Amino acid sequence: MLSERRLEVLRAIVHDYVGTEEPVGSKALTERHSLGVSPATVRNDMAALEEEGFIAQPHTSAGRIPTDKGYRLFVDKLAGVKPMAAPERRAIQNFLDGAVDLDDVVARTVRLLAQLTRQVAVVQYPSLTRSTVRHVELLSLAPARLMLVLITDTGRVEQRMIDCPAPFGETSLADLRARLNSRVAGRRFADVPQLVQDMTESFDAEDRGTVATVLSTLLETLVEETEERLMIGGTANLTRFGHDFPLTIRPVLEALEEQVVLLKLLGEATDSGMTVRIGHENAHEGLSSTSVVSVGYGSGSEAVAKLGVVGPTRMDYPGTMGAVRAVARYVGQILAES
Amino acid sequence: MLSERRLEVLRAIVHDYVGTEEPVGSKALTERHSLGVSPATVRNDMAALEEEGFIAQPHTSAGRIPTDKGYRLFVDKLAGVKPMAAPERRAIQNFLDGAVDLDDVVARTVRLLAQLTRQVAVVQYPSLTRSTVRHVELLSLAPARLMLVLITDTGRVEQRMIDCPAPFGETSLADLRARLNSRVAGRRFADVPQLVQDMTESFDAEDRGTVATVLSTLLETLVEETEERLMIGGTANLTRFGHDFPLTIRPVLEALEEQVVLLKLLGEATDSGMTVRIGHENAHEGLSSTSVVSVGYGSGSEAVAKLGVVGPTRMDYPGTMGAVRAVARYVGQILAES
DNA sequence: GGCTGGCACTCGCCGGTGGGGAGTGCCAGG
DNA sequence: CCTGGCACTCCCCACCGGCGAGTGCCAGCC
Repeated sequence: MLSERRLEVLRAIVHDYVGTEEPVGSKALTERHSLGVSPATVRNDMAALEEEGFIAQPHTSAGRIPTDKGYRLFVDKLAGVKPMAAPERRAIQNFLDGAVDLDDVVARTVRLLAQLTRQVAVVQYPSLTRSTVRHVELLSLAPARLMLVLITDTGRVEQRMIDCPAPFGETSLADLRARLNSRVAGRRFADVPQLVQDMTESFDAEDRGTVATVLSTLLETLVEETEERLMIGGTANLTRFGHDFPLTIRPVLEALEEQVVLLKLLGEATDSGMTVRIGHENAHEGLSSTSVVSVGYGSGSEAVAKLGVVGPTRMDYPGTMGAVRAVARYVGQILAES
Repeated sequence: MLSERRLEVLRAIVHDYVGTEEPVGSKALTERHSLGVSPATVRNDMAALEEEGFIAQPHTSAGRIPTDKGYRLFVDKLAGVKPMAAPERRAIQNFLDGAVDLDDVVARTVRLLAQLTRQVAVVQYPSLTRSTVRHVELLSLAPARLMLVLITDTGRVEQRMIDCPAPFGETSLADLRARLNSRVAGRRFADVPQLVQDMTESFDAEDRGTVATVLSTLLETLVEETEERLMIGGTANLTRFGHDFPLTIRPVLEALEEQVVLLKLLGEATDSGMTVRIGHENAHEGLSSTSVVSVGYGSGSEAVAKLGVVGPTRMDYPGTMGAVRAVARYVGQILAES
């Protein structure tokens, strides 16, 4: 087991390395932190920490840098979440309050997170399956062509074009629209499949084909792949790191462009509470030298989606976690209001 | 005036430099292109081209690279637009045909353009002001709270929350909805302000406040800033260039994050036909070593928005222009269908 | 037993140096 | 006006050696 002081040494190493981006040596450590022991003692502690795999040396006769395992210990045991200062909290609220619709909320959130953390921000749109149906609209564009519009309580709006197998009259349309809404409005999206299951039967034979098409289109919107959307921002912050980063930045940018990868990444995080994935803990190879801090957000107690940041493993964890948590909280509030 | 051969030399320099990313010398030029003259002659031509500002040397005793002015001449006089090959055109169409809604069309277009050109792609959403109103929907969320949903012929859907000054009954709502639609449906967005100008008056006194609020919200959606949206992608392609690029890539990423900058950039381009802005021709400083190739697209003959790519000035202009034009054409078709 | 100062050693970083090569400008001749 | 020849310029790169930060180990001390 690691002694109290050795943990303190690890904390100091993480702190200094995050600040300077340079391997930290025993002498510098004792100068910057009052550990109450000499460099020689710290050297022994460092040797022990290295033995256990918490820190490593880039080369012999260089200082130490934390390993993924070291950061993990730091995050789990040594670091708290640094709460945001009051003026910053006010700034967040003011900025988000100006949003005009959901796209705007998400866009502003991304900008905000990126700016606060100086890292890459990722914000998922509220999941349809975890939202409630506010309204279903059906519009006739042409005799045999409809547009389906879904509106959720979280402000999301989805639209689909529908080609009907047969012309569909205006009265039938109004009828279908009314019946659909009376069944699903105010209900959870996840429940929609059961709620509309037997709807087709109650229509005239000539309209059944169209009704069935509409219903299947409705259900298709819930398919995983199209259901989840997200927005990212702050990629310029990637350039703040590593002088060597042509090699570093590229796979990260590539991973960020793959929405599928990001969705999986966020999906892996626990549903409630904050999740921190460090370096190789991320399944995706391009992200093996980055950490992902994510948390769910929602209008009520339940999370409707997630947001987070992607940054170098060498990041300010307490500060980042504080910012992510604070932003998630305010976004939740904004959504509840709208 | 530049002789025919000197133009040919410039073309060869651009061609080789784009391919190799290295300054090109007289000897290498004569070896790779059959100019029919000796290196010494080419040297004279190069000196003349340099005198006129079309090419430059990074250092004395190095090869030449084209200047912005050189690329300009190349694009205007020496290069055509390279049409896409048939299989590629089919691939474009197939890929775009799978889109399920406007967001999807735009997202797919961005991916496609980025992949085809191996550069950063920018796609603007169809402008509201240049679209036609398909439908206006008003939903009651609470006694004094409405949701306004606008649907355009280009598939764009905008929503706004409205807090009414007074409760608004269901019959009044249906009335307003019907009257609004009969006035604006099928009309151009740009004309909406006049079309609804005097609508308030025809309502009962108690409802006028709410009607006015609804109308002003409707008009606000047409304000420039929120009216235009865009999506970018392919930023990972930036890493393909310049070994020196921590300095190069950063301002570009920063510029790309500023939607305002990009919108202005696209806005400056001519409305019809393809626009190429080379290096310093771009007003924004961060983009002074990039070129922007953009073109309008639309469902009919008129452009409803623009799309394009951002890449290093040292890019394959004919190929890029071909890809941009082809994609714009197909996107227009897709929009016309929906 | 744990902490400390001392010491020899390692190794990356940095600035200086020198040869090689690609490219140039100029000139005289065809 | 084109061409071959020639002297010159500089960038690139590989090599080298000193410096310094940092380490591991050891003997001594509390």
